[in-house]
Amino acid sequence: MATIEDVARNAGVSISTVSYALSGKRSISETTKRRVLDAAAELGYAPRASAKALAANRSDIIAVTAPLHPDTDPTAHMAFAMEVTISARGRDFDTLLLVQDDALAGMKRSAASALADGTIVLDVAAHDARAELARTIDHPVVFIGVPDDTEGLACVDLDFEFAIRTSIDELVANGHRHIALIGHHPSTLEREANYPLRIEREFKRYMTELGLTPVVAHPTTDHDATSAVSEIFRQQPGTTGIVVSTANQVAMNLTAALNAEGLSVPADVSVIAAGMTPAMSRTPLPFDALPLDPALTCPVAVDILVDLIQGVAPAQEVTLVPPVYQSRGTVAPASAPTPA
Amino acid sequence: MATIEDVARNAGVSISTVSYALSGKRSISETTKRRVLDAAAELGYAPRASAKALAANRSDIIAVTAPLHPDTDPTAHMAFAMEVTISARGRDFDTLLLVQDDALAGMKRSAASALADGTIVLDVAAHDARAELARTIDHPVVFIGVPDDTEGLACVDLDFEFAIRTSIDELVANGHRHIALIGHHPSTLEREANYPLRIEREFKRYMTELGLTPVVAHPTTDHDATSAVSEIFRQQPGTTGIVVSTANQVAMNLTAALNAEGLSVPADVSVIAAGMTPAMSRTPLPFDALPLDPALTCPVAVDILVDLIQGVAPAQEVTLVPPVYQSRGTVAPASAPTPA
DNA sequence: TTGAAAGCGTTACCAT
DNA sequence: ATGGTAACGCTTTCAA
Repeated sequence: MATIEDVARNAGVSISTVSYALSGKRSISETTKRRVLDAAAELGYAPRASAKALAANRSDIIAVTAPLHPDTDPTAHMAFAMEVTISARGRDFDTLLLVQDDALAGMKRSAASALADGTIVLDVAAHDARAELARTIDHPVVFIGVPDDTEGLACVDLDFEFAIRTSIDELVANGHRHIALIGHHPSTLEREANYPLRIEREFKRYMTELGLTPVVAHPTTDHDATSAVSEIFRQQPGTTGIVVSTANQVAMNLTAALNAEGLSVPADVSVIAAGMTPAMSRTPLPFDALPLDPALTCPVAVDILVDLIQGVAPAQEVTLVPPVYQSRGTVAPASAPTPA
Repeated sequence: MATIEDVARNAGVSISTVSYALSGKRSISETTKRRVLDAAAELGYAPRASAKALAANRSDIIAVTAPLHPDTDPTAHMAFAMEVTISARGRDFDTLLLVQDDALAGMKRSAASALADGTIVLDVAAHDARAELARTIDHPVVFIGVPDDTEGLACVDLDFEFAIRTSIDELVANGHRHIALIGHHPSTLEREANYPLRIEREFKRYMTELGLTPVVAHPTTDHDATSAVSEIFRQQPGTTGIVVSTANQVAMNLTAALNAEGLSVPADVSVIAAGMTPAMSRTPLPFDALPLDPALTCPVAVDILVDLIQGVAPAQEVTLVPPVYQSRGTVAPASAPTPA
């Protein structure tokens, strides 16, 4: 392997000239620059990462921690890991993957040994041990997801409130006034970060603000929408609009559950999915959606992390990214004006 | 950050003693060892990864390249990346993720800069640029999947031939003699590594060896089993056993396609999935299966790579890992003895 | 059983 | 605009 010394000798210049010619950190005359670049190319020179990291005190690596416990959908988290990796490369960083039980220990380890310059935290839980850790170590960390206590943390998440409001607005604009929300299965609320709560809260608040009745139903299992659908129509028989923000499995059979009630989408009921994570697979949710797209949040998180690494403090603790409306034809005008 | 010098001073020993006490690479008296360990613990000392890597000429990082082009299922490849990461940690290596177009360039880069000590290649294509690259660089590489030309390469894959034979054996043991294979969509054969070919070849060979007629059908789309099913019964009306090894989407609606023909599983037809990759999601294929489980191949690949990194004599070119039979009740005895 | 010191290959400071 | 060189923090050889 060629070293910088080989390049220097070959180009007839000093080592520091080579370093500067390649990094561009100080001006070098065109002629010597050419000589250096040619010599480097000829020798197939690439700076040794470890030497560079030691001298510069920077590894140009960011760590990504994803616990991947049994009850979360690994495909979703890996989609984020992928997207972080792609964004990181755009900023000239490589990505170290820390999974499973190594998510916490690995974060400690990679920070303590300066293996990584910073860490992106995925699959954030309400009370996340990595939040505590992030506060105690001198190491930039950005959370994708918002834990209960964000004190001193940098977090990026979808603007779920915006997603909810936009969903309602869209339904209202189409003449719907009897609108219901299918939320998460109750057990999700305990472990997961606080977004399910934020969603329900905003749904109730905004519906009320609009003078509409907020109907909320929760599925009784984590894979079936039937119970939530009947609950909705028990509470509000004339429902014509549904905002769904729940487990993917539940949403996937929502259309079937509605059909079973003799209702079709969108002729009888309009449906919008808000703040749901599209699986990585090529079968996205079959609804109009304001999805939590990793391609939206990850670049933002990486940008903030890189700023942090470079000593730039983030503007705020929590950065919310607005979702983009995706139309798939499941919203139609309300057929008849429904009395309030 | 505490350095080795701090620990040495604190323990009242030399730097080299600290290094050896922590690495165990030479015998240290119990008492000094204790002093060193205590001092290290007290200072929260962790060796700086870059310094260690520079001095030892080893980063303890392995790279994982997964191209993730549009026509492959990313969930599957990310499942492998995860499993590689877990296996690597078991051998005290961290994992660098290289995705998308960076899969080839990144492999070059991480090898040239000694960022990683070795590379695991995922999603191997028949003619894979990374195979050429692996031969030209002085850097250990292990492929998970088998490209056309394995000359000088180390590859790990499922023993698809074994999977096929075992599937047939299982069906035959249950009295089935009219057995068909649903293979991959023709277009898959071009891009993908050679396993679809190996599967069909072995199916034909082994069926013939057993004196049975090998019936093979290919789906005409990459998401529907209907065409393959009708093709099978056109060729062999009395088919009672199906070995399926095709795109997951196709397999997922195989039961429905059979039902549409008035056939139920396993009453009328027994089904075994051979060499298919279960998605990471919690909805596995609903068939008896001999799956390509990442948890089977990845540890083997990592072991080989680590051996290669440590200079152990290179392994055989292709290592085949036998799948494990998973019963899900889709194989039943043939109801009536079917004449050959 | 332990210590001293020579690298490892960069970066970046101090000169010129 | 360029060069010399200390420093980064470790591993490992050579000595004792």
